[in-house]
Amino acid sequence: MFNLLNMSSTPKRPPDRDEDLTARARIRDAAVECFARHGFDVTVRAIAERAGVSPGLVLHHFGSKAGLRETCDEYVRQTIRETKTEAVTAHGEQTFLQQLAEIDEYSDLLGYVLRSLQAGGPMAVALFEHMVEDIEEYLAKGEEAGTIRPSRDPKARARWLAANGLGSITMLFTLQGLGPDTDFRELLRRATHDIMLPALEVYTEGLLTERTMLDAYLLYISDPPEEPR
Amino acid sequence: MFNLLNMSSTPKRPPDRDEDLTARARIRDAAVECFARHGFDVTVRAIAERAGVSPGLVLHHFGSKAGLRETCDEYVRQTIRETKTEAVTAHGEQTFLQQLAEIDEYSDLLGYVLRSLQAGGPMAVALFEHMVEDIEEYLAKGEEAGTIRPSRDPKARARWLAANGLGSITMLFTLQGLGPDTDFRELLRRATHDIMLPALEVYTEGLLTERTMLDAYLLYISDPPEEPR
DNA sequence: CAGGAAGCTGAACACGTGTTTAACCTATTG
DNA sequence: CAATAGGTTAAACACGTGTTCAGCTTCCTG
Repeated sequence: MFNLLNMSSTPKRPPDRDEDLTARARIRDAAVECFARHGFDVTVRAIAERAGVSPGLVLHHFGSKAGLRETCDEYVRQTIRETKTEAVTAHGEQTFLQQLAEIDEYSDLLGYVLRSLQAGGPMAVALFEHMVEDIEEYLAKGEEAGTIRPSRDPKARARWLAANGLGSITMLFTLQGLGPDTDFRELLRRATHDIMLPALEVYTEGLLTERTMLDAYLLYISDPPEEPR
Repeated sequence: MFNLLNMSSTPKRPPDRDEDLTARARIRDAAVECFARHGFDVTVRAIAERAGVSPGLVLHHFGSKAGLRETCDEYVRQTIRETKTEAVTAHGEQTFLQQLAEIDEYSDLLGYVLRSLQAGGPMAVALFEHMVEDIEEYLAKGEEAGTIRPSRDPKARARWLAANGLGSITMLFTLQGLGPDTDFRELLRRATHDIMLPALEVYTEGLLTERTMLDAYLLYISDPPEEPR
């Protein structure tokens, strides 16, 4: 949410896609694309057609549609992991979405991730928890460095920030009608742009001028109100 | 997000539900319940069974499943509107979810709303835009009263806060596995509880200690950085 | 070269879905 | 009372879906 500002980040080239992949890989890629573009209710036949194979072959390779979905999940997760670890270490949270968006070939992955976050399931949970950890670590370092204010409950704050970042993006994405020709990268760019100013404002200047609400709540949960250092 | 603190609000009794409603109304209610509990992919047959009628009657009254869905949308929207206008005026944003949650008979409506926000569509857009307006008005009043900090772009800030509030709740709700026996009210309570402290913290104390990021961004969008009043 | 395994296909199958239809019941009305 | 309209049902229909299956091709291997 913060260093979305590093517009000058260095996008990593994806591994050269061999144009004649094994059929299994071609089906997998077609599935990711179709899932991203049409949602998870897309037909097995549609995926097969996109991959240029027969519907039977899809099930032959992946057992079932659910199996194909699992494979896609694993593939996307793996790709994200690689992209993250290969990138420069200095990135905050949610940046993995940005990174996906910045690499043209990964635009389908971005769509897949957004749809996963919208639909829920194990992958959404994994992505969320991962992001919570990232933010927590990031904030802890910032706290040490003195750039981040300390919190009475750093874990809760990290979860809240993760839910805000992922949730607001997903919400804006959901509110937009999502068709087969949706440009996920453009959408993400627009969403982050809209969010940038108010987020920075509130995060640096705050929103409330008085401490009454916070103090009242701290009192309510029987935690004596204390001066912020 | 703020005056979630008014634990002592006065829930409005819903209009006495006549136990033998017209079949059309019974189907509508059953549909809302089923949509909330099983999602919008629930079967027409399941709805009919829940209402104690034949599947044919459902279509006879509503034309199609889509028509039934529209009727439910309209009904829920209407109920929310009434609940809001009937309630005390002093409520901030997102509270309409809270209000639904506090009235036992409306727990299905709460689930319906959450599922709508998750799935998107016209109703989600309407709810979101409505909430943006509420927040904007609420913040404007606060700004006048001196309790809310002014913003360089109040509209953008309202949208961001709405996306955060609705998005984070929806996200937490999505991450939870949502089964037929999900207790939406309990879920909402838990989510708001988890969110309360960090939200109040950040909203009153801020998150960043330095202005560098904000100033850099303001400079980036060629808006001369200025001192906050 | 022979043979078998793997890749691959197209058609068929089984099933769940929304929807339609013809008939039945009920009650209001002329 | 008869008739007509609307509520209501059960069964059937049409269709899209995931999946299966028998057979075809291809290519590696002994």
